[in-house]
Amino acid sequence: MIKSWLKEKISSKFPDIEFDILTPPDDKMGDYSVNLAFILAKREKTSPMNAGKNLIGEFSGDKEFGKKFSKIELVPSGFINFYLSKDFLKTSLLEIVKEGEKFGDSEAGKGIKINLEFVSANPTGPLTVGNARAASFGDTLGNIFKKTGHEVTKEYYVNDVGVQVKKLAESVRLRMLELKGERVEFGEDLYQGEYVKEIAKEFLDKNVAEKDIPAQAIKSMIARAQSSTEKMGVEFDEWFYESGLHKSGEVKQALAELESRGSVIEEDGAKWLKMNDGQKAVLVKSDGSTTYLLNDIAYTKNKFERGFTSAINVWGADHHGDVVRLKTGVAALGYDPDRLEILLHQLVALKKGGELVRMSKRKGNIETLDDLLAEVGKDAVRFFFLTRDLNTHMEFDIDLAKKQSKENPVFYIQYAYSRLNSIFSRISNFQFPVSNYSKINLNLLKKEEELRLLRDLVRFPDVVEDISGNYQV
RNA sequence: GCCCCUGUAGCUCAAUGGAUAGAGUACCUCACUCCUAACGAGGUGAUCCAGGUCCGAUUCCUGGUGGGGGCACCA
Repeated sequence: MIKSWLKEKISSKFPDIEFDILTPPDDKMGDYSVNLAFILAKREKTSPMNAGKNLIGEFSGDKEFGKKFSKIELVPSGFINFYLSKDFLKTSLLEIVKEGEKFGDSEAGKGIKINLEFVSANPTGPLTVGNARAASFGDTLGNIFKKTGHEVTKEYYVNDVGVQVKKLAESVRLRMLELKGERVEFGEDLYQGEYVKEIAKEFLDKNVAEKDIPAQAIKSMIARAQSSTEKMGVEFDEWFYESGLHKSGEVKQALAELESRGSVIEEDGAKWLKMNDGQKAVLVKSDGSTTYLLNDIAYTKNKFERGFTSAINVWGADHHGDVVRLKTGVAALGYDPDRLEILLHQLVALKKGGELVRMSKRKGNIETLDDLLAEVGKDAVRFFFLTRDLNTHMEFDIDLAKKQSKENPVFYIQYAYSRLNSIFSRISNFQFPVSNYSKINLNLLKKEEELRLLRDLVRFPDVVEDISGNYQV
């Protein structure tokens, strides 16, 4: 939080100037850096070094700066670097230990209510490796928001309405008949996976009546999704059912509102949303059924009506075409479309035995989240996804993730952790946390490595706060 | 044809418009046999191409080119 403190402090001295607080590329260049001199130089038509000279005088004389920094320096070509003092670093350690897990908490997001929706896979098949990426990202971003004082709800949207649900029910029904020994035509457009047979068997054992199959099948799929995400250490605050939006009339209401605002045109017996570029997108098909788009517009409206200041959706890149349509619909209802943020993650390719594995739902060789977890474990799964930007078209190398060697960064980290614990276990009378802080001799901390660790620790709250704004988990 | 993402070291990835483009791994050299050698020190090695904006471009803009994905009465 030193970063935001520094920003505020300098802003109060130069209220009308835009500048950045940067992290220098090297420890030798200090802990924080400001590019103020570059901006002033332009305004005053002088060189950055000249502009910087006056700033140094101003900063060095400041008592509050003196408490934290041992050195404030102007370097070519015009950066001003701030060096945290060793005393400050050492005493910070006491604070950090006292705060424990609360260290890094802030109120940066106070009063901001966020609906964070992720995974939201169709309940017609098992969660996939791609869903695992969304799960890792969404869960961690949610944790970050909690630390920064945002009020966040992690939500999973269940598409329990539509043709795909009917297909699932039909698939289960046919497999049940098959298990009873009947000959059935199992169409290619039905769900081929083994899980359908498992559910069919379960339903036969429980004597599920034919009319209950659709609802029970959804229930069963959701239970599977819940179990998979839990195995990954991900817990959702809310499982939101699309059917609720239909029952409450919210979908119809959203449509009526769009119509009254003049955003809907009727053509060929269907209703379309007017797009800004002159295009149109279907809201209600000519058979009277509503599209995914209209349902999603109603769903987003519902989120805002629940009091969320913003809605963040994590989607797979294959849905990128829907982004503009949904935003257009939300804007047509009178909401600021920027309150809806859609983060796209690129798709995941699996690498096994040095070769890319092509996944196909129909062939039934989808790599499921459960398989992945069973093979490599949740720590490795989460680590691999989080260490890559959402925009990378990543390859998940299963063999590498399982490898117990230093080539595998996850294993490396776990090994280091294990070594540390083994060192602690050799210390006699080792107590942690320490009960009496006054007995701690901070002067023992003087090695370069120790100070570097302290710097990283002190920066941690800054990192957390930055992520809550840029989502770079 | 149009839209989104992307091209950085042999490989997998970093770099909020900032400083000498960083890590890990692989590879090379050296050292090391009492806290786990799954170790230590050092080194080789990269921004797809061509323009442009800027004090400053891996980052922004334009054009090209390679790769992934999507294109609407489909979810």
